[in-house]
Amino acid sequence: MARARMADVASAAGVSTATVSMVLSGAASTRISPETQARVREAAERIGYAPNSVARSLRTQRTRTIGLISDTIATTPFAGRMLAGANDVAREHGYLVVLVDTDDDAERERQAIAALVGQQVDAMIYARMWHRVVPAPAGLPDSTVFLDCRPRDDSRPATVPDERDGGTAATLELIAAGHRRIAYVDAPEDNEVVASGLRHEGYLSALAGAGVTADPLLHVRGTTDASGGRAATEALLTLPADRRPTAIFCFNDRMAMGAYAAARRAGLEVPADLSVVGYDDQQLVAAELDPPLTTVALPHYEMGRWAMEVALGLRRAEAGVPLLMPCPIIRRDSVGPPPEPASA
Amino acid sequence: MARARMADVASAAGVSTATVSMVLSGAASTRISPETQARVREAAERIGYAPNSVARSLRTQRTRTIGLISDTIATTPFAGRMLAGANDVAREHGYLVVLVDTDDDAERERQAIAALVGQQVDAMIYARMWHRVVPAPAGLPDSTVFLDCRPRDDSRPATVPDERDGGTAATLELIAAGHRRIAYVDAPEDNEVVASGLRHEGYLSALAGAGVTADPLLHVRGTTDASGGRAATEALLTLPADRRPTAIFCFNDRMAMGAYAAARRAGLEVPADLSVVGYDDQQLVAAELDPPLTTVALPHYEMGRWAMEVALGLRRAEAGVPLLMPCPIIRRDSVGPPPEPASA
DNA sequence: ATGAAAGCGCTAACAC
DNA sequence: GTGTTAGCGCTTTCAT
Repeated sequence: MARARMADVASAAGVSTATVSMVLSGAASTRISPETQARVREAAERIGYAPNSVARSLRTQRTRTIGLISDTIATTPFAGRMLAGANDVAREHGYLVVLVDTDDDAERERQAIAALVGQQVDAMIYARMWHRVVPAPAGLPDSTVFLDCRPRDDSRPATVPDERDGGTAATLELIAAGHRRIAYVDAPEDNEVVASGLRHEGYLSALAGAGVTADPLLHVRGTTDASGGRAATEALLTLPADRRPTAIFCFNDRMAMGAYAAARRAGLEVPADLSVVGYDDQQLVAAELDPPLTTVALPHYEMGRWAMEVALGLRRAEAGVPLLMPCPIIRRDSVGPPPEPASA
Repeated sequence: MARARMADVASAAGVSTATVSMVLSGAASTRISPETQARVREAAERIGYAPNSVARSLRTQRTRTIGLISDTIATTPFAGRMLAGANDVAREHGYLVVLVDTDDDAERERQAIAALVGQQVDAMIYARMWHRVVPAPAGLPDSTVFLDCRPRDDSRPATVPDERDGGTAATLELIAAGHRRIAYVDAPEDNEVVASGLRHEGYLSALAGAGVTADPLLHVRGTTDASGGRAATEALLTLPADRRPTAIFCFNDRMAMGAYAAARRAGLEVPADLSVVGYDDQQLVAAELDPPLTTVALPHYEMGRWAMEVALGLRRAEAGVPLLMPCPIIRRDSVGPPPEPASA
C-alpha cells in the first residue's frame, strides 16, 4: 500500500489537512482544542503517518539539510572527528547532513556544489582535510562556512587550528622537561601546507622565549610519513654529540613513528635517550606507539561543531578573521628529561 | 535577487515551461527542434538557471538520494573506504548520499531511519564499521541493503568480508614461508565479533590442509589494540623453545603493532626471528610499521561499491545469501623463513 | 477553534 | 514541435 499522506490522517480524524498540519508541526498550542489534537495524533499513529519532507521543503523553502563538501574527509582516517562534531550539532537541531567528498578534483567539486545548491541545502560547509588557504570556489552560497581551511580573500567565516600556538606548546613541553637542543622535524617545503610554517613559528617563539638560540641544523625536513620522519631523525642522530638534539618535535605523529624507529635502530630508548613530541593526536597511532606518544591534538571535533553552529545560525561569526581553535597538548610517555651528557 | 525558476527561462526563451523542462532534462531528443533547444539552453545559461531538485523530487517521487546509515563509519578511521566506494558509484550515477552516523545508539538510529524515510531517499544502505550479525532495525525500507553486516534473519541483500578465507590466506602465507608453529593472536571472546571465529576457522583449515596439528597453546587472545597484541605475544614468547611459535597471525594490525613491540623487547627481529601477519590493512598503520606489515586487506571499497550498486538497482542481489567479498593478502616485509633452530 | 484554497517549482499527460 | 494543465504533499493565509 502507498504511504499515508496527510489527507489520510485528516479523514481518519475527521478534520482538515490544515488542522493536521498545525497539530503535527507543533504550532497548534492554543489554536486547536486538546481533544482534536489527541484525535489527530492518535489517527496519525494508527495509520503510520510520517510527513513527507520533500513536500514540506518545497512549501517552506527550507530543507533542514546542510551540505558538507570536502576533499576526502569522510573517506580518509585523518579528520573524521570534524564530521562527528558537525553531525552532532546537526542532529541536536533536527538537521541532516548531505556529504560529498570531491577527492580534490575541481570538476567534481563544481558538480557537487551545483547538486547541493539544487537540493536547496539550507547552508553549506566547505571543509578540507588539512588546514589550507584556498581560493573560494565559485557557486558557494553566501551561507557557506569554511572548516579547517580559509578562503584566500577571507570572505567567509572560517575556523582553523591554532597551529602556531600548538607548535609553541609542543616545544614548551620539551623545554619544561629540561631540553635545550630541540629539533623540529618538519614537512617538506610546500606553501599549501600552512601548518608547517605556523608550527615552525611557534617552535621558534618558544625557543626564543626560553632564551635558547635556535640552531638551523636542528630544523630538518622529510616526507610526512614514517619513512620521512625516520630518515630525518637518522640524519639528526648523525650530528656530533654536542650538536645532537636530545628532543625532537615532529610535524606529525606518523613522522614521530619514524623517529621512534630511527631511535631504536640507533640503540636509543624513548624517552630515556631521546624525547619525542608529535602533532595531530592521530587516532590509532599516537596512543598505540611504544611508548605512547606525547602529541598536540588537532581540535577537529570542536571545529566541526563550530562550523555547524555557524551554518545553522546558532552562532554569529564575522567573515575576515578565521577563528583559531586551540590545539591542546596530550601528555603521554615519550617525553622525559634529557640524558646526562656522556662527559658527566 | 531570487533564484531563477523554470518560468523565467521559459519567458526569456519565449517558450513554455514544458519545453524548457524537456530540453533541460534531456528528454527532448527528437521532440523539440534544435533551434528551440539552443535558445532554451542559452537563456538558462544567461540567467543562471539551476533546477530545483526539491520540486522535481516532489513531482517525480524520486529524489536521486541514497541514505547511508551507520554506527560510526564516517567519524572513525576504520572503514572510510566503504564510503569512498559507495560515494563513487553514487556520483557516477548522479546520486547524492545522505549520511548519518548513529554512534550505535538505538534511539538515534530510529530517528535517523525516520528522517531518511521522510526525506524520501530512493534507497538505503545500513552499514556497520565491523562485520556483524545484527537484528534488522524496524522501519528500514524494502530497498535497504546491508553493508559489512548481515541481518540476523538474512532478509535483505548484504555483503561482508570473506573472513574465513582471509584467515586461511594469512596462515598459508606463513606456511609457504616454511613455518609450522604458527600462533593465532585472537580478539577477546565476543559473539558479536564474528570475524574472530571466522578467521580462526580459516587458520585451522589452512593448518589442517598443510598437515600440521594445531596446538591449542598457540591460540591466545588479547584486547584488540597494541597493548593486547603485545601482552598476548609476550605470553607466547614465554613458551619453552620447542613450543614457541616462529610466526604469529594477529587478529588485526594494531595487535600486530603490539606483537612488534613484544618482539623488540624480547630482542627479536621481525621477520628474521619472528614473522608476523596482521589483518585489516589499516591505513596509516600497516604500511608505516617498521618493517612494513604483511596483512590481509578488508575489501571496504569493493563492498561499498557493491552495496551502492545494489541500492541503485544496477545489480541484482538475492536476500538470504550475503555476498562474501574476498580479502586479498597484502605482502610487505614482516614475513620471512623461520629462524634456524638454536640446536642446529 | 477549524476549514477552504492557493501555491511552492517542477514534470508528464494530453491537446493542438 | 510546442503549449495547457493538473497535480506531487504540504503549509499558511484568510474566512468563518
